[in-house]
Amino acid sequence: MISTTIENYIKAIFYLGETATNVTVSAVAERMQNSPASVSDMLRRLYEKGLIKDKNNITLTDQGSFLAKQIIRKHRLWETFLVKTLDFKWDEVHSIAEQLEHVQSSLLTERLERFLEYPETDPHGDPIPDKDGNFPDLSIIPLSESEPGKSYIFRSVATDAKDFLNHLDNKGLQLGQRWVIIEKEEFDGSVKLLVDDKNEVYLSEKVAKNLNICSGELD
Amino acid sequence: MISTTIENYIKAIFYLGETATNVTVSAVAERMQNSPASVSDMLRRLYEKGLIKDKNNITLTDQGSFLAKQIIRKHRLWETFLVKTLDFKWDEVHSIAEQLEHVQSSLLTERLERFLEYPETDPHGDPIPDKDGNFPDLSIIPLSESEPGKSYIFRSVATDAKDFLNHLDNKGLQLGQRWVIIEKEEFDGSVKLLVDDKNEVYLSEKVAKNLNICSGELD
DNA sequence: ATAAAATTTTAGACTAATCTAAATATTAAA
DNA sequence: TTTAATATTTAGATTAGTCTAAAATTTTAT
Repeated sequence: MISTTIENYIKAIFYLGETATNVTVSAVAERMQNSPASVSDMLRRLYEKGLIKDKNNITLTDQGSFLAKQIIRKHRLWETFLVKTLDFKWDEVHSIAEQLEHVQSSLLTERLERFLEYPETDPHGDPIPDKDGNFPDLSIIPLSESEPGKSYIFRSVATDAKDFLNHLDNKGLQLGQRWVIIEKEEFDGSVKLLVDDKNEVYLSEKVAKNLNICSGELD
Repeated sequence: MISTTIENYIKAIFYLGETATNVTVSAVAERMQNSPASVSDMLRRLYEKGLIKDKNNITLTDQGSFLAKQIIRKHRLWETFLVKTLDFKWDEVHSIAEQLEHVQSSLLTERLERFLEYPETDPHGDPIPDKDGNFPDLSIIPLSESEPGKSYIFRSVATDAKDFLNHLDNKGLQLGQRWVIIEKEEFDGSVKLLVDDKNEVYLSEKVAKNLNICSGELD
């Protein structure tokens, strides 16, 4: 009934809705790599299917939002499987999970979740919604809002872009590490960290804004 | 480049080619649950893509055959995963594997195969081709060609039909069992077995033709 | 060997998803 | 507040995959 194409639109609208106050046709077009004309046309169909509330204010209905969360749930569970079970690296899994997220079988999703022992986050540290669409509360903040002298755990990244993840790998940064903030530069927002009590790492504000942390020591 | 639809046609032609001497438009239509008109049209496209040799004699090219074996390989590896790792029953996995078989990533397939420890057969006992498309040699025969008094191992089923598998479950028949042929009835081809030295089971010729065995004791 | 039956192909139409180009509407600036 | 720039929608086409109905071909049987 609902095509892979529609699922991808719903996912894009959900993600855009998380950050932007109002989602626009051109933002969806940009994200989907489609023309605005195609998006405009598709929004009509999404509206007819009861997946968005309104044509002018692009907001998901409860049904649309639930669907989005199911797709995100599947994506993040498959990413976890690929990294934990099949030994993929965290920057290799995105495009495979984009395919696996469309496989339809709620039993499969539940069995996979059980096999992975009900993970709260995926390999990027992003929270995995449960089967009712509820996200676990991780209370994370961007590194750019950290306080000097305090200790944090590196929890997630705000973007999946391959070269960004690669940059982190090169700096030796990995999820779950303990980071102590050595200093923050006021005028350019750059941050200096002590990673796992060993290495000092210097990060620009641009990078710091895309790294999410939560306060506290390691588990 | 090659759609899921085309992959399904290629798979259907491969399977039909295994049993029938010449594959017909109507046989493909029957198997795909499409009209003969659609099939005829599609065959033109398959020919243009170099996947079948000829329009009149429906035979896969080397490229088409390799593609078919890759899809079958993925299908059978995923079925094995679903049963062995996620505890599905062997009659529940077919429709999920039909989706998973279209996921494109040779690295994924190889990692999955490694995780499953290079299985030779899927949960139905069907051989899994390696990454070059070579099937392992299992030297199996249909039960209908067995000899009275001899001992065999139940290796595979010739069809995935849900009600057929269910019928087998009801009779207590499972892959890997040791079957001793008690007697074969000449006039109707029916067979009486001793299963695992415990139960006597009576099977019609229709069923016996769809059960594959290989000679020998259990491993 | 010809008629009847079955099979296959062609013709024309439909849907989903896309495009470009043009028209329309909205937002921002002078 | 009227113009200019930007954003969105509509119109008309295209492609892949499907359909039904009709035409053409091939096979089978008398």
